[in-house]
Amino acid sequence: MEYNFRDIEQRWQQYWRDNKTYKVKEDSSKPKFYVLDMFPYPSGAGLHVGHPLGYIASDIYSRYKRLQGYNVLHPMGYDAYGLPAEQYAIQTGQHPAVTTQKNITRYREQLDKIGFSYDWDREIRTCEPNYYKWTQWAFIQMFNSYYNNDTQKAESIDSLIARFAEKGTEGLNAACSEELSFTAEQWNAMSEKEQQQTLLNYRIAYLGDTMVNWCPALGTVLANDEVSEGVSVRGGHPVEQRLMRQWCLRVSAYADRLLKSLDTLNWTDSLKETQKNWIGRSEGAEMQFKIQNSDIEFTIFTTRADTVFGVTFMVLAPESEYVNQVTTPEQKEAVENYIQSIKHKTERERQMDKTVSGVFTGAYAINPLTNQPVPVWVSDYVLAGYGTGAIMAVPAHDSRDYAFAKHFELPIIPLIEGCDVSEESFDAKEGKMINSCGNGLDLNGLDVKEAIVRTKAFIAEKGLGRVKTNFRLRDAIFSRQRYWGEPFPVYYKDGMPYMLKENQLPLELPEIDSFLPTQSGEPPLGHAKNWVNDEGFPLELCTMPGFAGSSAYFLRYMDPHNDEALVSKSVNEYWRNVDLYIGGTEHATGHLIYSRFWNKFLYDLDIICEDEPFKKLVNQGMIQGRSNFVYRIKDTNTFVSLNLKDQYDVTPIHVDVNIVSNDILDIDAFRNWNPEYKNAEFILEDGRYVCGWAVEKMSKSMFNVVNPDDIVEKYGADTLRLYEMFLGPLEQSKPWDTNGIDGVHRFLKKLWNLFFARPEDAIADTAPTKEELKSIHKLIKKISSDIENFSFNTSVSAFMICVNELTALKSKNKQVLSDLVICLAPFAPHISEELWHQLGHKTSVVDASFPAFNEEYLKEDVVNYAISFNGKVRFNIEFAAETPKDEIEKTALSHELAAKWLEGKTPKKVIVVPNKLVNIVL
RNA sequence: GCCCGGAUGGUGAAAUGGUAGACACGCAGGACUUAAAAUCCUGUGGCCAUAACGGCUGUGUGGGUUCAAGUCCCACUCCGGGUACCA
Repeated sequence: MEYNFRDIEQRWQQYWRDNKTYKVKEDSSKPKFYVLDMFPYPSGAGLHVGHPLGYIASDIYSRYKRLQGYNVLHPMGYDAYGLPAEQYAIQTGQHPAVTTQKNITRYREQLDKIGFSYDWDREIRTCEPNYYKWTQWAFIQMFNSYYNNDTQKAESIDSLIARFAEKGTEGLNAACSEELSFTAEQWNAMSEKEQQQTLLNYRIAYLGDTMVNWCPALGTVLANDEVSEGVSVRGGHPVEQRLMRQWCLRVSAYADRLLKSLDTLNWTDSLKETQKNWIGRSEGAEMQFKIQNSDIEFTIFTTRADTVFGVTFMVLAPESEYVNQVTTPEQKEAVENYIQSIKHKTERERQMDKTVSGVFTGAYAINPLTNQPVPVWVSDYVLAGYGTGAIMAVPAHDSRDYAFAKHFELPIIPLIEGCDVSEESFDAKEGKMINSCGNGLDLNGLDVKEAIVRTKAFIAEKGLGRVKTNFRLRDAIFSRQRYWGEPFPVYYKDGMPYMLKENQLPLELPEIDSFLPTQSGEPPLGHAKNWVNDEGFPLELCTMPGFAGSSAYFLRYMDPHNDEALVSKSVNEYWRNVDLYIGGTEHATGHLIYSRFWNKFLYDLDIICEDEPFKKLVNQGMIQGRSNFVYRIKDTNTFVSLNLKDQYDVTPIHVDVNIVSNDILDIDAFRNWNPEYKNAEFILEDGRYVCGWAVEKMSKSMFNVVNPDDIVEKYGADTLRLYEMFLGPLEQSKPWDTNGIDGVHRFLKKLWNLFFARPEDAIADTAPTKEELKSIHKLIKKISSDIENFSFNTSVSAFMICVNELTALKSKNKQVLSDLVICLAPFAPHISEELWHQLGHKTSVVDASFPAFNEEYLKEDVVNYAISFNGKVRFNIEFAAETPKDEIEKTALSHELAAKWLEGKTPKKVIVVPNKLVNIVL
């Protein structure tokens, strides 16, 4: 009997569909387990072999958990809104909804072939009204909430309004865009519009002025990615920094909680570190500096309050509102020229650029501790978005300030005893303070850390500033000047935003006839007819960004068809949150911050019962492409094999990896691949054409995209699944290379032969032998620990070893083979299901129980010890298990081979590591 | 620039501080076959040596800790990801 994977896989996939094998319902009699994949954006290129890597891993885990008796939720859906579909629409006129639907259909076909255990009845698509209704709904909740710093949670904006009416801002401790101060009388005297404007300062979803990359020619805002050296990547049009009123989410209000609860998560340390750095908590102080001969005062933030005596200049970000206020008439032109010169640079380009640049404003600020004037400069190394957009510069103890001071020949005053600042700054927070006395504060002789504490206390006491904790984390800009995204449930009255009523949701995305911005530079929705609410007020023209739909999708899978709520309370209390989340590290700071924020917000409103969405998170590595090359001799149609190419003047040309096998070119396929090569000639080596190769990004243009369908077609889904795991550790990035796939496929054939070779021996339902038990229990132990450690590559090796051993033992034992099949079922479900039934079992292997491991079967009678001299292994000795240490030492030293290495010396030391080795130190 | 990873044979890789290269691919030789495919067996890090035993060396580079380092520490090189509007 042959291993016919096509027949087996189709048959069992049909069986699973017919029997709804993977359908899940809430079941309080079983413990729950929620395994989630980061859902894909359905791109036009289709699924490539990189996508299933994480999906296979999570599928193995889900199936394993089910074998252990858990009720496993394992859903899949599509992140269906996005820029590529819109770009494609602009180019081809095809509606994004049409191409998206087409791509989803293709993705689904591809996913189905791999044999995943998804409950497809729970599928979601972010672009469907019944899904994005809840994205819009959540946005309305955010608009109607503010963040109370005293209770550390989001609360109703109505309670804030009531508070304002009663006592104004007195005693208010709320997250806000700027600190405001007004009385109840002032509040009550405000017009509706003024009140609404004031409330935006507190709402969690608010309209704010933010800096964006504006491209006037394209009439749109661009991502940093889409801008290079001041011009748009697409079209090469100039791009400038521009202030724009956009929807924002007050993510920064949650900064402290996002940071603190990282400790409760089972994520890798590096990922937590990345999030910590992204949130960027720093404790410091805000201080006011007065401008000399003026009423103007500006605020700076510093973490080094101890260095105020070393301030020799101040620096403002080019976008700082203080720039215009403080610049003197004489310097106005220079400052404007400078700002103009850096206006085209993106934030990232600015940070990467090491060259020092800046301009003097003509103004001087008074150092509040020395009363000395220091010049105020403008430079792009200070970012408007962080802190207050203004800094006090202490060149002696900050490397960026130091570079600036050296460049512009500004003074450098050392403040720490013994530090040498002639070549570089002394940034470390250690040492004894010097040169630091004045205005009633004396830091001299104090340790840096003490000095920081002392200074903070001093400035707070004297009213020079206040102690402040700053975060690098910024509020999320939530508007996109695009079409293919969720419409905002917002209309404008008298220039102020108002929310639609919940019963008016979903606000569906309207049809438009052009996906480009309007003539007047409005977003594409400006083309929509009757884009007004039922009272005739205009609706918002922007749409929501990609992360809107992906921030709470894990909740919707719990209760995907609920029309009354995002998720019902009881269902949410059963599934709670995601136990295992698998996806790429590229989401470390975007998606994983936004969805944690979104989740915490919903938790504050008591809509869900867990404040963190993803308990455990595993990052799968990226699968890169492995490109193949042929070498054409210049100006000919002759191609020379890899190892002969150096004898000619050749041009390497990318060749489709699908017509290359183990780096050997299929010459006929190559001739048919492109008419240009129809009459190609070849210079072969050993009768074959060997291709060159390189690791590159997997993309159409490199001809290195491998579709999982092709692998399934050729080897079957089980081989694909095993091979993707066999490639290497899940978390590691690696190039896709089919060179090893035959080995995995051969393994499945060997397994098959274990059952069907030697037909004269029937499957025996008898007691297994000692050797059989040892082999299978070694496997059971290895597989369970591997799955729990996400070490799936070593599992595949373990299966190979076990099957090799059982083949050598000629085992046909029913009990042993049944255990083997259950272990393999999470990895290769189709062949396992087939063999399971061949063993005479009547129900699906999916519903079996994972075999229990018994240590007894693994006990060894003899142990092989390595005998080493000065750490180098010289020979081996076998000892009976449990041989005492001193006897091992004695035997090793008196062994006939030992004399050669002892050279007559007496060992200084002998180390015996039980069950491992002996090291004799000479 | 900044933050987070990674580097081990011809290739993918394995290795709680304890015999580096398990398991595979590829390659070489052999068996079966009219032949090929498939399958099976043997060998396979490098260098030296050999009739045979064997010896030296080796985990990106340079240092260090340790009886013992691929693994821990310090400094570097190269590669990948992120860097807030790609998803």
